[in-house]
Amino acid sequence: MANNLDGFFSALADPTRRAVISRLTTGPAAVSDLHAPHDMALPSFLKHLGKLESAGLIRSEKVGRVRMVHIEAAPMAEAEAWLKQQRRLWEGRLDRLSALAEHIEKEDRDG
Amino acid sequence: MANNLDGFFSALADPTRRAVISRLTTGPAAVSDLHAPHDMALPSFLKHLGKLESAGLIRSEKVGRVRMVHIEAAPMAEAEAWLKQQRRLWEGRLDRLSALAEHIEKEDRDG
DNA sequence: GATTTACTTAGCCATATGGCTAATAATCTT
DNA sequence: AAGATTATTAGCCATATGGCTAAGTAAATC
Repeated sequence: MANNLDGFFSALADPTRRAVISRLTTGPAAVSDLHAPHDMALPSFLKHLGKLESAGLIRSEKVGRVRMVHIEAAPMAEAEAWLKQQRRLWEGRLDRLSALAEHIEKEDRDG
Repeated sequence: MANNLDGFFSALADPTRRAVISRLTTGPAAVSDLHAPHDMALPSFLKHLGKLESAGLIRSEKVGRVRMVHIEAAPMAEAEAWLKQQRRLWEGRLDRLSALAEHIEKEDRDG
């Protein structure tokens, strides 16, 4: 179970690429459609798609002269899981600290 | 409500920095302690801390000649929320597709 | 079959990133 | 006060990143 968190996070560390992901949550689209809203030359935009694809966040197939792109869910879930776990650990520590604080408070109160 | 997702995600797009975050979920630590497990010169490591701090993921204060570092939760939650929402949208679409599929299936069955 | 459409490839450029060493500063410790 | 610790700053270097133009390929369309 290699973790591709490097690729996942760096792929999402760009507004153009996050916009593409957002767009793709509403359904697959052709490269030119994805490109349209972005004020950027097509080759530049293709690099972004390339990065998303090599991070495993999207996939694409060529249909005639058009390349259709769709989102891939699993990697998003993996990144989300990492964040969730870190937060859980952090909150767990807070809970223990808070329990400790209560314990100390109780000791102070009861002697 | 500016979103610092760029900074957040690119800060997490590095194993050294993710390791620091993981370590900090167990509690605050001095710079030299955080540095110890990493086979890297201290100035290089400091750049990583700097990036985490400017992304808002950690904070630090100097106590004597030691700098104590602790994690900051809110930004992690923000990044996690973004991922969660994208996944929710994506899954929502799948649900609608699946509902449509059922509808069509029903039509086929019932004429 | 010529033209348009939709990418694709090649290559250039500026800046950012992630590493290093060496020198400096500030604070303990002896 | 001297020395050891713990950063910090300055500056160098190689590679990665994100943008561009120009030229090429492959599939529709006229």
